[in-house]
This record gives sequence, structure tokens and C-alpha cells, in this order.
Amino acid sequence: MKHITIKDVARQLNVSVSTVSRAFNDKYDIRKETRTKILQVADEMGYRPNPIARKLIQQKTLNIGVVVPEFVNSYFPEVIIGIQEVLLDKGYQVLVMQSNECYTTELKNIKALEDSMVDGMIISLSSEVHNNDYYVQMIEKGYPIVFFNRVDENIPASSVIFDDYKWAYFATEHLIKQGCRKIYHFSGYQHLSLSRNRIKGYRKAMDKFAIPYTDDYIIETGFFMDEGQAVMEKLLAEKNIPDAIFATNDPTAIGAMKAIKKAGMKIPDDIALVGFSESKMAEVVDPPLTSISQPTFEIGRTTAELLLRQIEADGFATPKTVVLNGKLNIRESSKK
Amino acid sequence: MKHITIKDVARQLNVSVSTVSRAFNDKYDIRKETRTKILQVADEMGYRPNPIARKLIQQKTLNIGVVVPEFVNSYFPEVIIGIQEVLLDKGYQVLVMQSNECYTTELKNIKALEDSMVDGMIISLSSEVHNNDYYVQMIEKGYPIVFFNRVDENIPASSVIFDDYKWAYFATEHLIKQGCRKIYHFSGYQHLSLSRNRIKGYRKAMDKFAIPYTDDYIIETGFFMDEGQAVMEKLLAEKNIPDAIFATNDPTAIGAMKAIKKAGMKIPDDIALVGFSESKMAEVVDPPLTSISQPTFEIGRTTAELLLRQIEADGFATPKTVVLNGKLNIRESSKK
DNA sequence: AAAGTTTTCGGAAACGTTTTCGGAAACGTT
DNA sequence: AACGTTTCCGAAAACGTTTCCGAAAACTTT
Repeated sequence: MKHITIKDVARQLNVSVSTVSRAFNDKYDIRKETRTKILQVADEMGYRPNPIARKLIQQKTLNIGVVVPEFVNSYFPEVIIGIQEVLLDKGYQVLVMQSNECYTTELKNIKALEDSMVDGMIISLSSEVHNNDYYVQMIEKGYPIVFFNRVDENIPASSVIFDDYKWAYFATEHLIKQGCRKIYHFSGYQHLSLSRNRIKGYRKAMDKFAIPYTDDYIIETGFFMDEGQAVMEKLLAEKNIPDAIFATNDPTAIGAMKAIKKAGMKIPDDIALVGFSESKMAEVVDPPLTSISQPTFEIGRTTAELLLRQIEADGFATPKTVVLNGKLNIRESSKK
Repeated sequence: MKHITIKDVARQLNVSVSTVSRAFNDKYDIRKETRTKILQVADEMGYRPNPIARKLIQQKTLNIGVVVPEFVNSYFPEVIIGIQEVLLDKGYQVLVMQSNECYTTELKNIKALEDSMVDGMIISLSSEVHNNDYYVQMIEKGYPIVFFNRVDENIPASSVIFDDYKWAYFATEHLIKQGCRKIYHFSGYQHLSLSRNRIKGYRKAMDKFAIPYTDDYIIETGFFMDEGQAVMEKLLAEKNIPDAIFATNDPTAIGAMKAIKKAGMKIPDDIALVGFSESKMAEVVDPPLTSISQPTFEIGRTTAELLLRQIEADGFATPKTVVLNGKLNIRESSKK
């Protein structure tokens, strides 16, 4: 059960420990024949370099921490897969933690990851109001961090985001072109820039096509299905009935869908629906939900690449923001 | 940017390195006052013990590897959350990898985790046919491993499973009690015991209620939505029309649902549907899908606990199989 | 007060690598 | 043959802890 160390193979071959090390790191100062010989014998002996010892001396853990609000819906898992794709390839390992949309546990996770000496972090902020101080401090110390999706533009870090403004515009425009006029927007929490940008896109489209609307048309709903359902039920109860809803994400749209169906109204005829961010659910729901899809895997990959860039620059590469493009998937829920 | 080490705080306080170490590990051989003094000064200096050095000398990484077929659907993420719940608490960190239902990458992941010296592994087998040799070897070497959900009873390891037999029986029984007679079973790959047990449960119910059926009623379908859809379409095209389907999981059931709707038939009136394993989708599809739910979080927690038990026994605790209970959630898709 | 016990601490080895430094050997040049 | 270069290798320090061992200090007992 005892592990075979570099010393064992050195002794076996009557060479020094350093030569064995050189054989494995294959860079310099070693003759080809001795190298292959060492590699062969080491393999026969079943020697595997101890990564911990290497990490200790190289002062790198080759670990990356990822903090996301949750990972039970497909969005974040897909991003994480993208992240792993590039990071595993470079020899890193990925530690994933979830904040449960709670700022306190988010910070707790980040400190835990810091204590465990990860070489960098990838973060998507929780929906709770947050204080930027700790992030800013870390960045000033040169800690490599990259944000994605849930971003705060007051934090001077690299990030990869989605063009929420543009696609919220397209989503709203689509509803307008379907002939809808009383279009409500179920928005996310407004302290997240993502929510604000989607609101802006909505307003832009309404303005451009000169559709009358008031601030009451924009309802801060949240991100969960039951929130969408509750808001919709309230509207229906008040006999305040829109002919279309652009929701900030798919769960809230589906919540609204439930309420509408329960009230006996028809989608899209009575009320058209558009979601955002494409979940697995959009196409299985009845009627299938029109939604904006994001390139989740690519978001993950580019986030990881930005992080590697930071790491290689010792945390002092100038921040860079990458905006990725999406797609409007038109389905039954909005075809009038 | 230079890290503060234990030596720095020792020098600062004019004590030896060993005493500082003792202050932090708080076990023996140290006077209360010196301990608190050291802790206080260390805190002021911003000292954090280097986990890598500790891991090196303690010969433990405090890392646990988890290998699952995928983590974009909610089932595995929820189990992982359960796993983390108990493991993080004990100071472990969790590395998650996915096999993509592929045996080769599963093995590759396992070897990578082994090389990175994780203290134990939690595995859910891929749906591909696999060879047990490597797992058996690891277990014989005393490597702590626990399996869950996708288990092979020929591997002598601890595992936590679901009573597939029993709940497949209940699912089928439910359909029978709704008056269905021509009940088909869309099964998973039969080399997984989970699939075989669900088939057994189906047969048991059919036998018990003396419902006639042939082996053709059991169709090896797979685990994905398009597979369920394809199989259903084929049945409909052949005019071979069942009055109920018990599917091995929700995606295949939903695939079937799509095909049925497309053919203009009614659910549950023409064909009743029951799924298995409860995904987020079951309650958002139309009609809502009757399904068996598994206690995902608890599965994760008990898996982690079994693993800790193995670790504490140096991998030689006698294997233990825990069977967890589920629930039948009856929804519209099966109410006749 | 001496002897024995217990408590508290320091020194040093150990964990398994990588890497710097210097020197020997091999080779090339005149 | 003498010298300069290059190639190859070993010794040892270093990474930052924990822990064993022994000794000094404090306390107890006689």
C-alpha cells in the first residue's frame, strides 16, 4: 500500500532524484537514452508523481474555484462544462460551489476557496444585493478573477456577458410584430445589470415602435417559477390583462403560463409569451415557449480562457469584457 | 504578495515553529495562554495555514472525486448538492467530472482523479457496457469508493440505490388501477441493474393482476427524449397502439408525449403516461407527468456518509447497501 | 529539599517534489 | 596537447507544514 516515490525509482536505477525528476519534466539537461530508460522503469514500478509535493514547490494548486448561484437548472451546469473543457485540458481541476442566490454564502464560499489557495476564480454573482469591497480588494491584490452572466460593472474585472439589451429588444420587437400592444415585462432584480439591460431593451423597442406603456408595465418579479405565477395571478385577479408578456427568464415565463392556463385563457391568442435564457423546459412545455438562447458552453469556454489570461499575467492583465451573441427561438407561445 | 508562513509568526513571537503549529491544531502540549496569544498575533498578521503543505505531510488531499454520467438535468446536480452538504462540512472538497455516458471517459476520469490522489470516489456508472476489473482492483487495494444510482452488483462496494423494483411495480399498478390493459414499458439499457429491476417490477405488477402481455411490450429505449419519441413514433406508425406507457425515466416519457400529441391523440384518454425519477420537467409539461420521485438530496448525503465510513476504515469497511424510498406523484398524464 | 511527574516547548526529521548550482565528462577547436 | 564549450548529472536547498523525541520548566509528592 506504500506509495512509490521518486526516490525509489532513483535508487532502483542508481541515478539521482534530480535526474528522475528531469526525465519526467522533460525539458533540459538530460540525455535521451537515460530519459527513456527512466520513464520505462518508472512505469514498470508503477510510479506516479505526487501532485501535492509538486504543488507545494511550484506554489500553484492548479485548482480553480467556480461560484455560481445554483446548478440544478441546465444553464449553469452547461457553462461549467464549457469551463471544464478548457481548464481540465490545461491540467487544472475545478471546484464548484453554489451560493444559493445568497450573498453571505457566496462570500463564505469565496473565502473558503481562497483559503484552499485556488489559482483563480470564476464567479457569477448571487441575486442578493451585494457589497463589492471584497471583490475589489482581491482584484487589487492581483487575484485572478473572472465574472460571467451575473456581473457588476463597478467591479474592475474581466467578464463575459450576454448582450441582454440587444436581445431583450429583439424579444420585445418580436412581440410587437406579432401585433401585441399591451406588453408587460416581468423583470429580474434591478440591482443586477443583466436585469437593467433587459429592461432597457424592452423600453427601447416599445419606444421605437411608439407603443404606449407606463412604468407599471415593468414588474420586478424575480427569477423563480412561483414568482412568475404569483405576479401573473395578481394581474389576472385585477382584471389587468396584457396581451403579451416578455419575461426575464424561462421559469418566470412558465410560471405565468401556468397561471394563464389555470384561468382558462389561451396562449398565444389571449396572451403571448416570451422567455429568456433558454432552459431545457422551453421546448417541452405546452405550448412550446419562445425564448432567447444563450451560448452556454461558449460562455464557459471564454470565461475560462479569460481566466487563464489573468493567471498568466499574474492577475494584472487589463480587464477585458467579452459580449457573446444569442438567438431568438420562436415557438408557439408567441405566434399569433 | 508574499505569503505569510508559520515561520514568520514564530519569529514574530519568539517561539518555535512547532508551538505555532500546536496552537493551530489545538490538541496537546500547549499552554492555554500561549495558544491564545499565538492565535491572536497570527490573525493580526493575516496568517493562513498552507493547506498544500499540510496535505503533503498528512498524506491526505481532503479531496473527493465524483463521477457522474452527466449533470445538466436536475437529478445528478441535486445528488451532488447532497454530497457536498456533508463533505464540505468535514473539510473535504469535491471534484465533479462527467462521463457523458461513455465508459472510456469514465475510466479516464477515474484515473485522473486517482492520479490527483483524491481520498475517495463516488461513482454513478455510465450507461455503456463496462468492464468491472478496474473498479474491483481499486477496491481490493482499499481505495474508498461508493456507488449510487447506476450500480453493478458484481462490484463489491458500498452503494446507495433506489428500490427500482418496488416503485416500478407501484407505477405499473397505478396504471392498471386506472383501467389500462395494454401497458408498454420503455426500458433503459438492460446491463444496468436499475433497468432490469424496473422491468422486474413491471412484470410483477402485470403478473399479479393477470394482465396479458408479451416480451414485445418491453422496449429497450434508452434514457433520452428523442429515443422515447422515436420509439413511440414507430409504435404509432405500426398502428400498434398501447393504452398506457410506463417509461424508465421522464425524458423518454416526455419524448413519447411529444409523439402522441403530434399524432393528435389524447393523454391520458388514449394513452396514459407514467415516468420515473422526477425531473423538473414533469410538472411543467402538459399534461403534467405522473412520475416516481427519488430523494435526490438524501441519496447524496447517505452516499457521502458511506464514503466517510470507508475512509475512516481505510477502505476496508464491509460494503453496505442502502436502499432509499421514493414517492409516486400522480398527475394528469395518468388519471383516467 | 530531593526525587518523581507532568506540562510545555524547541529542534529536527519528514512528506515528495523541483530547481539552482557546480562539477565531471564528453566533445570540438586550434 | 591544451584549452574552451557543451552536455549531462548529482548534491542540496527549498516549499510550509506536522510530529517525534528529548529536554527544560513547573508542579507534586515524599
